[in-house]
Amino acid sequence: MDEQRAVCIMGPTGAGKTDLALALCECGPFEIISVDSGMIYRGLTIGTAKPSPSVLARAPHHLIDVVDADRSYSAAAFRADAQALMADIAGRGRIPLLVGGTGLYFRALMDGLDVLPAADVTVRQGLESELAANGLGALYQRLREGDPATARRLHQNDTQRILRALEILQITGRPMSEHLSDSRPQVWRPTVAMAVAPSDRAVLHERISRRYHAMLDRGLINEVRWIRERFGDVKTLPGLKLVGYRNAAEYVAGACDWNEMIARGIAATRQLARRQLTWLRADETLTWVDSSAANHVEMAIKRISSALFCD
RNA sequence: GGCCGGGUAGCUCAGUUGGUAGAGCAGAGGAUUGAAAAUCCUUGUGUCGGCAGUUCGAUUCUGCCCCUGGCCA
Repeated sequence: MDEQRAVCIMGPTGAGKTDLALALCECGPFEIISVDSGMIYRGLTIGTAKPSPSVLARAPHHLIDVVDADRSYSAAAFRADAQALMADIAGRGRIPLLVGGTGLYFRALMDGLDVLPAADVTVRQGLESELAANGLGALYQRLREGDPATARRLHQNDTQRILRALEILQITGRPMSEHLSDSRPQVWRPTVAMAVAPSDRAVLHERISRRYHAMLDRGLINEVRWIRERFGDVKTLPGLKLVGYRNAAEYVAGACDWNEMIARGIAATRQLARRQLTWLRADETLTWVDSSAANHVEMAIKRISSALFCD
């Protein structure tokens, strides 16, 4: 069915996904759905390497600039939004092209999510203050008592997941592990799932470094200042956690000097790219494209169109 | 040119009262269920600047040389 036609292009930051996606849009009725946890946010533009207005005008883009930078988004929200968009796009006789580097979002879409409660600000604040008062050890101990299976699965230092598991326990009164065992996520596969990255890591590192300097030239620091003015203490913002902004915010606050900021910013981006590649390697069904090869765009387009139109 | 420091992992440095060495950062690999660009786990052999001497044994002590920082000329 037409409705099920879709293409995914995944890759680490700096791999060249955007170029490939735009070239593909010249060849067929595609609409791009961004799979990027940073580009979701309004106001985070330079640091997320968001496409320029002229690029956005060349092809339909979705899920860019959909929530304010002081609100939080989620994998579940992405899944729901992306599914609705895919149905809509397919309904208009066009083909969804999912492009991005957020592994969790791709997984949420393809492997599905169990039925779990959404995050709850009040519950989370309670857990946060308990964390500050008693330390993580106490919270982990509580998880061992209330949800031993999940406690065994999680590392005792993994603050974020321990808090989430306790949150689920508190909201529903049942352990996360039980919720997982009594729901079965719905699996979905796109027509083509492609991974794009340079085969040579040094090439990726070089691109990351160039991109970071380009962000500085385009006014990353001013963007951080603007975000601070608009939202106050950036520490509480989801956006502050983003790689390009963290180090820049430290610099703006006077916590490090210019060169340190650059070194840390680039290193943090390389680490991000490495983690993104880990998601991709874990999926054995992906078709890999080496974006350091000169003709990789044509090759990729050929493969995608033959899978899409010649079946 | 003289005096005093330094030269140890990709970087910044610690250390061995003589038995061939270890932290942080970087790098690499992995996990990933409503914050994910987050959160977390694993991972350290390097002519210890070079050459010679003393010694059973030198990265450690001695001498010379090379490089480098500071001060004095």
